[in-house]
Amino acid sequence: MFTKQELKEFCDNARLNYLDHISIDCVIFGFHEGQLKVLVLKVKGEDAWYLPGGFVLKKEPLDTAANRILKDRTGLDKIFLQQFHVFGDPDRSRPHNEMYRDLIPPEENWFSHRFLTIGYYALVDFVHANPTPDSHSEMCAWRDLNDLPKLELDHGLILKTALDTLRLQLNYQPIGYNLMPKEFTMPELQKLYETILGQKLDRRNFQRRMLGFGILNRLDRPRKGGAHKAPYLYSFDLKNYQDALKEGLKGGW
Amino acid sequence: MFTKQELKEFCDNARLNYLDHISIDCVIFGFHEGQLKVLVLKVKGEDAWYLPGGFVLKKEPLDTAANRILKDRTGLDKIFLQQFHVFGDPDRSRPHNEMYRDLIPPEENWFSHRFLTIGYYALVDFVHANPTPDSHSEMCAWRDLNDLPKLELDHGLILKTALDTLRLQLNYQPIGYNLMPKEFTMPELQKLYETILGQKLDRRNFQRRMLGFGILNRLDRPRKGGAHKAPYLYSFDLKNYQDALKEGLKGGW
DNA sequence: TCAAAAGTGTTTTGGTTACACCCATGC
DNA sequence: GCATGGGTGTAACCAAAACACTTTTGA
Repeated sequence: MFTKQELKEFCDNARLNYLDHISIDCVIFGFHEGQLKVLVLKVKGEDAWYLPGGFVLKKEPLDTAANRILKDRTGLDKIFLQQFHVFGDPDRSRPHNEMYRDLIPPEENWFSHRFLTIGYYALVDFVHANPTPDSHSEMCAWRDLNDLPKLELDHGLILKTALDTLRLQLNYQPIGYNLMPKEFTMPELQKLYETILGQKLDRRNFQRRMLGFGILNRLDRPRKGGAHKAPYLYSFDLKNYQDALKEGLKGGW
Repeated sequence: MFTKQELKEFCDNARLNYLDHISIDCVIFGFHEGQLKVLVLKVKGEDAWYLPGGFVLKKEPLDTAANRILKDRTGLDKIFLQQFHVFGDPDRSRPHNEMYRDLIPPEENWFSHRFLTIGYYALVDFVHANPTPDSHSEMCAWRDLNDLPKLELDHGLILKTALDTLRLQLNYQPIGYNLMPKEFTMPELQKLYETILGQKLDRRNFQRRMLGFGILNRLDRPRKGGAHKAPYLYSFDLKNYQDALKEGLKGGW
């Protein structure tokens, strides 16, 4: 993965610029052709897959670091991105801790210690994202949630936790703005919800409920071209959407 | 706060045993006499108040560290304790970073760097907790949520975030087991909910709802001694309570 | 005997679920 | 013209909200 020389340079550079022992890993969700996708990276020359991740600059806020990582991997900016959990099992990074054991002494090796990683998840526009590998990856690609490669370290757990969080989120926050194109039809939006939840929803009730939130604008044009009756196009009412993000959509008690 | 000698020893010891740049802060909630309480510490000889906190041993899981801190400050163990957010603003620990600037050189000073802190919150039994100060505090005490001293650093924000999380939690998880005594009356439990939520609830609807969860056992004895009609005593049905913790109490969609 | 607290049941209502019919389009 | 997908309305149902009366107890 690294030659000795490359590793030395990387470690020296990292020690200088980044917070020790801390990483950020991002679960980046996209939606395309009725499927929920996750962005994953493949290491050069190995059959090893990871979530996009990175480190935190010494004077950088955590959210800024996560945004930087997201932007580096997708070209996208200013989108829904949220911290959801810290993963800190003492053994979680053991494979990495030992990876370069024989190449350079541990006190010079940036990877020789236990790492904590802060999990972020993001919802992004599949079409406008431009998956870009990082320096030690040969590939950055969307993978279907049902067709994921085995992920290294605890990245499988991180992904699962992100998905659970997203499903919970559905109950009290609007989602979709960053996952859907500017204009979309109600059945398309429904498909997104069904995919995230992994279950079918009633067409009519879904529509009523969504419209009830008041976060959608109906455009008075149908989607042309498809077979069958042309569905209306909608867009999000950004102002109300933002309000709903803050206020929550419903709220027990 | 520290003499030079004490500080040196502390730093050497800390560097040896703990993860750098990481702390844990705990928002420990208790409930007593109809008031929600939070455990806070007062620094020796200063009017400076903090949340209970500590560091993570090099090979210690995060949850274990949080439990250890909780046990050190309260004597309590195995209670509800949950990570809820990481606070990582680059300036959040600045006052501490600079505190000993002139006492020992920064490379020896454990506090000279930016710290990330992982926020945990706990719900504990007020009566059985035994507040115990740590080595640089002169006092560890319950303070009423409405009568809090100003907290140092971002501990005010940490507390507020914990409280928001707790209020959200009420909607989909049972709480109370760790906050209430073994036996309690329905009005007492209701008072807990009202206090956390900061609003009055209807007596009858509250009772119906609580009983509907199936997590309470009515003991066929009333609470004696008080004026007026004697209320029934209840206890939690621990098995069902645990199930409800896992399953959730209700759940949109 | 009366005020204050606690137990219980009923009505109302609003939201969710379930379901049926009509409309538009391409083949 | 018919199969398919999309739009809309309504009845049934359930859970939450609102609300009133009775019981117990100490002062």
